[in-house]
Amino acid sequence: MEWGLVPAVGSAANPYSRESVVRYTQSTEWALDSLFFIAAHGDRQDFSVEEIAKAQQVSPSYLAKIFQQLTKAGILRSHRGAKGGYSLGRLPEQITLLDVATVCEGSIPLYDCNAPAKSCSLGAKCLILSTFREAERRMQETLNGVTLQDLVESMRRNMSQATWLGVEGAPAGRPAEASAPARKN
Amino acid sequence: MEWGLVPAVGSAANPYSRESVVRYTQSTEWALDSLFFIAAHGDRQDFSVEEIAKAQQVSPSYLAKIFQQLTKAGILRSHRGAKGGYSLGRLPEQITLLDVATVCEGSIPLYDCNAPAKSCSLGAKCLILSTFREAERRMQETLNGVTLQDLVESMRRNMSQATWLGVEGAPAGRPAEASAPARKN
DNA sequence: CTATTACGGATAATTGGTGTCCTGATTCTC
DNA sequence: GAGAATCAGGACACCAATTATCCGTAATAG
Ligand code: SF4
Ligand code: SF4
Repeated sequence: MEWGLVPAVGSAANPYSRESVVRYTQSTEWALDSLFFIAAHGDRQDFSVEEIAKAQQVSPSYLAKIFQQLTKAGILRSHRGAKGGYSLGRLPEQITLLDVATVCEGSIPLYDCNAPAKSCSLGAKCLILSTFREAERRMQETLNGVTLQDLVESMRRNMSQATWLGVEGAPAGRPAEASAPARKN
Repeated sequence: MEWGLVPAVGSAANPYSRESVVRYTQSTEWALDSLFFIAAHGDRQDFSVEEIAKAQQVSPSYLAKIFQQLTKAGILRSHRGAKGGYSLGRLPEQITLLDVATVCEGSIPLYDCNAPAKSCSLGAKCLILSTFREAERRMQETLNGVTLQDLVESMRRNMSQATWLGVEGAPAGRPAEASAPARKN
């Protein structure tokens, strides 16, 4: 650690100092917390956007958009109509943080250069580009190593009683409201 | 490689698909190429913003702002007045890609949650947060492993004759325009 | 003194994430 | 079949941050 050799130019007086640019957006955060929420409820199904948005205290209309993206990507599975809603598109242990982040953020080229616009003939041999590509690779590798299942297990280990977004730190077996329908807000 | 389990939701029709959000800004690119440019010229000093902007075909006025930031961070050293300009603030082997990126992008918290606004009591125990923090750490570690000196050496190895931004692939010794003054555009 | 160059504030332009709304399609319940 | 619930998706407004420009000031070489 301690790469902080640089004085961290973040003085409020200067509009040219960025606060945090290389950064995952709110969308990813909402998506992850939502999926975590769903996964933490065991095999309950058909969560409405309304319910999940309320649990996180975020905008339902925007969260709906995110869910549509996740559905198209196969991470969520939608069920239209009355009593419909969203469920996980595959098993929690088959959904990694990188999967979710990729959907919300796009293909994530961490760094890219407008070489064509410049008189630069380095191209593929450029150490700048290859270094950033390697940095991106390691970052993705890390995110790819953690699944929704890991999140749930970690939560169960760390907080047997506390609550998270209305989810009781349920015993390993099955969460509060069991499998089937009969969802009451 | 091949984490691409996700269909990469990037259809142009959908405004909710981001193209590239987690991404270093143009500022970082300009900064790196500028510093590379300076370092590649050996111990020549006092490069004017005008000259470097012209070599990269970018806006001089904006590049000037970036240089000011780099100067405040100690990566560049400025010299006012006629025949003034910018030089490296320390040796090329003491300036890493992370140093530059940090100045241009800020402190870079890759991921953060509005926990206070939510009913989430995981806090420091959250596996989401710790995973992203680890991802960020590895990314920075990679960027911190490459210096301007590495860039120059890599370029010299890879392109003995080709040109980059007007810099001849000079022999190891000393670049085209030698040490001292007498800069003619 | 004069030309040159960096410094830094003010401000405009542009892009992209965020958020809302409305119409339509689907499916459950009665 | 009627009606309610819920997702799908397009259109659009909003806002924040990056990008870009301009101008007056300060410093320095000659
Ligand atoms: S030096 Fe590398 S990053 Fe810069 S323009 Fe050339 S290829 Fe792109
Ligand atoms: S689960 Fe983790 S990321 Fe989500 S609100 Fe709680 S602490 Fe933050």
